[in-house]
Amino acid sequence: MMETDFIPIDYDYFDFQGRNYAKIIGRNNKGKRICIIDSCPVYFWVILKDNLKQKKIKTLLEKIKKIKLDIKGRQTKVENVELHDKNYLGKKVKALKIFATNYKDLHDIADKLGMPEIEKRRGYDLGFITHYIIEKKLNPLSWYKISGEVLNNSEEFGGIDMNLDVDFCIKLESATKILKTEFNPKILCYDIETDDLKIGGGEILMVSLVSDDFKKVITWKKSPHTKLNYVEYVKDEAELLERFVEYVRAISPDFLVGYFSDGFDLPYLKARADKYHVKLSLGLDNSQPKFRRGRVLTGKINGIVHIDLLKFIQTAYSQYMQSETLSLNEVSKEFLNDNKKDFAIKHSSKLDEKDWKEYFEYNLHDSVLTYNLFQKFWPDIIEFTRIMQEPVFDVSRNGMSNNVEDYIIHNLNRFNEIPEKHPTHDEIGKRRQIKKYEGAFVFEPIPGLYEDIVVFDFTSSYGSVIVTYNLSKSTLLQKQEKNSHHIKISEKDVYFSKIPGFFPEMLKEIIEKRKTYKKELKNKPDAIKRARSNAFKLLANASYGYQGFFGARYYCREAAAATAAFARDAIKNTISKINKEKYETIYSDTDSIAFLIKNKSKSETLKFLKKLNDKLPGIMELELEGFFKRGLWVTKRTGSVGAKKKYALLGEDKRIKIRGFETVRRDWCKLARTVQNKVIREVLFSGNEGAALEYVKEVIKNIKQRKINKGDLIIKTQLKKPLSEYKAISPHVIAARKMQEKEIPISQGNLVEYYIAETEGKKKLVRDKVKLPNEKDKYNIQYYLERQILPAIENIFQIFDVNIKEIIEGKKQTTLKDF
DNA sequence: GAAGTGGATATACC
DNA sequence: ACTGGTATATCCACTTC
Repeated sequence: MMETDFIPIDYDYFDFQGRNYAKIIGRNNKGKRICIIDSCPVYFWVILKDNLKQKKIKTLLEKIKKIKLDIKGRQTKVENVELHDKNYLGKKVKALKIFATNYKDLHDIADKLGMPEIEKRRGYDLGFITHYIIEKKLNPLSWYKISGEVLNNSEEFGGIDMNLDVDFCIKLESATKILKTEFNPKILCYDIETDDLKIGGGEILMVSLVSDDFKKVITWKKSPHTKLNYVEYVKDEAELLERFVEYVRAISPDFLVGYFSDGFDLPYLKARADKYHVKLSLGLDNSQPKFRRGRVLTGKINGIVHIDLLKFIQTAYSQYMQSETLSLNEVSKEFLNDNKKDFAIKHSSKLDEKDWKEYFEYNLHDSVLTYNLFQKFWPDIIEFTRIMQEPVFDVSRNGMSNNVEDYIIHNLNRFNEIPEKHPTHDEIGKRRQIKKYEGAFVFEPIPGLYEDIVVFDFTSSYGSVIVTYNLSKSTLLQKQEKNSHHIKISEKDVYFSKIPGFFPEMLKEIIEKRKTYKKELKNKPDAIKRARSNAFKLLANASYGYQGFFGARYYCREAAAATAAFARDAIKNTISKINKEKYETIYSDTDSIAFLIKNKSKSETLKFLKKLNDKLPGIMELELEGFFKRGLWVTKRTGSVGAKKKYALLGEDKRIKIRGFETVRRDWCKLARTVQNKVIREVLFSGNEGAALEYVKEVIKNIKQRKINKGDLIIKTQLKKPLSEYKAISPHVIAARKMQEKEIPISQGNLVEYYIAETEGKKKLVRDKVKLPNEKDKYNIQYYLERQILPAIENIFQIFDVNIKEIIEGKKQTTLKDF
């Protein structure tokens, strides 16, 4: 017997004598690596039809108990059946808990249960690991005091411990959660460099490895005069792969971390290893990485958690980021104030001695950046994992719909709720065909420059609507009941029960937790509290989208549509109250309202806010976003009506908030963006257009005199699909084609860069003037004046009756005909 | 072949 | 396919005369 602390990190399972066993790799408090083997009862649920007689249930129960199956060479049987009172989608039901030998057989057993007494079969599609975590409450990345029998080269479980590179293998007897939270995992970051970006398409020139006090670049590209202490030379590419495996095994990290490594580094290493018949035995059981095809690849290593940091950052942080791409370079700049080493990658055949040295440094630094980013995001990764209660391998890759669903699945037991099944492929197809429902309300602003503006917004708007009106799949009523919530969705009446459903209840907890942690964070900030607060915020925000998401177990279009409808009512109602109070609403989008304070004072306005709040139903709450000195709204390019989702505000702290304008759009050239930004700032600070106009005239002059750097004229557009799938051949498609011709790697998801050149001849289309940044040509003066600068600033000056078009044309040296 | 319009596409807001 | 709908803007593709 052995007792120790234990933190579960990586989850796997295996079958032994027909039963499932969880195989969980983790550490103890002394840093020893431990594998625990454990089993749990395996079962699913059968929901019985209403009003079945006790005797009939008994007969059915006995009948089911006798079921035996021999499938796929595996003998399995129903081991026990129990009758329970459960909840299922808002209904109290009688349900049979059907225990079986093997989790993988649950589906087949369920298929045998087509009896007329049975209404539904549920809970066989969670996956064994999820089922195990729910059953045994052995949550990922939480500390436990465990005890069990040490397996030492034991024949038990077919000698599973013999080939496992761990300090102890324990057959678990008991596990109790303990208070300890701190965990500093051993991490190893890696990055490869190749000549060809196609997976396995070229040689791996080098691989860098970075851990605590460990920095290494392994290469087989000899460069005898370069003496860098971290560079290790090996004979050839095959030996590089072997050495890589040796280092990973020697360092034996908890996490092997890369950046875009699911889609590049790991599959590349595997492909090259296959080519040379080198075993990439990275797993603690000596297994090779396994890849799963999804929308993108994922690479799994047994016992060591492979993390692709890019994926985690995408779900947990991209919505707050300033970076225009999620490239390692930009993300490092934003979060680490560091960047990739400056090195223009060339084909290895064209590298000289100095280049190689820089290449090694570059390669090493990529792993250093990944290492530092991991440290930065570790609090978020651990909090996400603890909250969703799924293995960190999955949580670090999941999108927010998955996170919402994981949270729900792992909290159902508190509501005595039987899990809903995952929609079938057909069902998903049907859901996707249903047309959109009406969403948020957006107020059409009257263009102008306004002074003294107040902004109110609803806290967790959609979340608080869902909770307040109890909107979910399980609370949706088939027909009107007295004392229910009612709303119209495209002329159809929909009703929701007032008896709290588990989904709104869970969401209520999420919103409350978010509030608590936000407060705690404010009192005494630290990374863990920030991460926790953020995780609950994201969960709350994604819950609305989840109910409208076609892939959701708890999909409910009516609930999603009702959420938007109730929110529309709430905001419109508030707007009219604001206007009735002699304020003047100038803008509103979804959950926020901007209005003029007029002759009222701030304290009066805050009192008014309190009054509004007193009247709001349920947990709905309006809060002050801020007081603003000035605000700018412009017209749309076509017509004279005010543009929605486009405005700029000057705060009392002199901070400027710009939304929707070209300034914040990455598909406009830098020149247009900076010029517009400067114009907006000048106008907001001064309250008039004078200085901005002088500045613009200067810029126009500079453009005409060709004084603008080409770098400021580059337009960047993302290639959102494979090049061959484009129906409309727009400028960025032409640019991408040009890149392909020049064998510059370009693929879906990449940003394409180009500029518009003069180009001789009568060509009319913009795409005919596209040039790549390194193609020498004169920039097209007319294009940049009329298609970049003019659209960016025209509407702003229009507010002051200044016609920029005339200013551009008035001093123009070329005529319209030339364009 | 010019003018007008709708569709395709990218990106932002909340 | 991997949370939802609302909105702006550009440029191409196509129709029409």
